[in-house]
Amino acid sequence: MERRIFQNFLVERGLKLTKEREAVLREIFSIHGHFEPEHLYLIIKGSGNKASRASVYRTLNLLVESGLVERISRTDKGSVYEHTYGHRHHDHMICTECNGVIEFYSENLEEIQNTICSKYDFSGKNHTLEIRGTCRTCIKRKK
Amino acid sequence: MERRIFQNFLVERGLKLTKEREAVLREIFSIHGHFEPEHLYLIIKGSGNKASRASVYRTLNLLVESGLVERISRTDKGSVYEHTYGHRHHDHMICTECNGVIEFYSENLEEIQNTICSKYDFSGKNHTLEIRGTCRTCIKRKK
DNA sequence: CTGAAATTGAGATTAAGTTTCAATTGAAAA
DNA sequence: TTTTCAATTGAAACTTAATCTCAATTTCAG
Ligand SMILES: [Mn+2]
Ligand SMILES: [Mn+2]
Ligand SMILES: [Zn+2]
Ligand SMILES: [Zn+2]
Repeated sequence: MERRIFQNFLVERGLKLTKEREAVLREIFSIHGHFEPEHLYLIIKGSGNKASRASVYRTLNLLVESGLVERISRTDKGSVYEHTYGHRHHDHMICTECNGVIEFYSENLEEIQNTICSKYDFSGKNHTLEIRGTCRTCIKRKK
Repeated sequence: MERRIFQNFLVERGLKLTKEREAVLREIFSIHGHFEPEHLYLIIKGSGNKASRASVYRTLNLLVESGLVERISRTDKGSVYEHTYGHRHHDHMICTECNGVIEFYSENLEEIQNTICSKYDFSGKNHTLEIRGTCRTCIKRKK
């Protein structure tokens, strides 16, 4: 299904669904969870397929534009992505002790954001909420 | 006041409040709104004071650690900062058409976040909420 | 087929941010 | 004041994620 969507997206822009782009798409949707571009590149290299680092980055940008994938954070060590198609939207809590990530969703939160957008006549397309702090496990460990 | 706070922060870590660090601190708190490191460096260079690019970056990191300043976003073209001391916490809506920024605050939003943190036994220290979309002006212009 | 347009990959390039290190400064102690 | 030593500075080198270049290759509509 994501293949179909990407296909349509590409055709609309006069682009082609090449072997390399397919390989990137397939690997991304076989990964459970978050990933970094370099990691993705190595996985693809390890599998039977192929796609250069340049193609991986280029395809990643296209996938973000198509809405199938999101860049959920940028650190000094690079970006982190996840595929969004097939997943319910969610936000992240990040433990600054262990770098663990907790995903969460709150209908309430989403509604309030809509209210805020209306208030400012702002047409919100998407958002990122990142809560940084200490996770349960790390709190216990430090005690 | 922010000078005093920074001073204390530095002393606690066995660091010194030098002329360069003072210059950076002063300029940051004289800027109304968001700024980028390079811009800050040029302003300082332009004023009577001095501080190398390296010192600007180093001081910026210290200020973030001290809690007086926050890095509110990282784009492919670098980071954006703002001083938080003396300002009420707020979040941002960013127009992807004109790159304009709308600041907003919602008590409701903050409360819900606290609730979510409790639910996961997560000790939240700070957060960043960025809503991307199209602002009022750009919506009109496009019609 | 054919040909125009898109794509690829290896390597060069970019640029924000960090690190290096010799020279300088700050300030506590003598 | 003078001593002393850790902290600081700046210029330039370095790091590295991400983008760009461009000749060679692939795609696909006609
Ligand atoms: Mn996630
Ligand atoms: Mn702001
Ligand atoms: Zn943790
Ligand atoms: Zn706008």
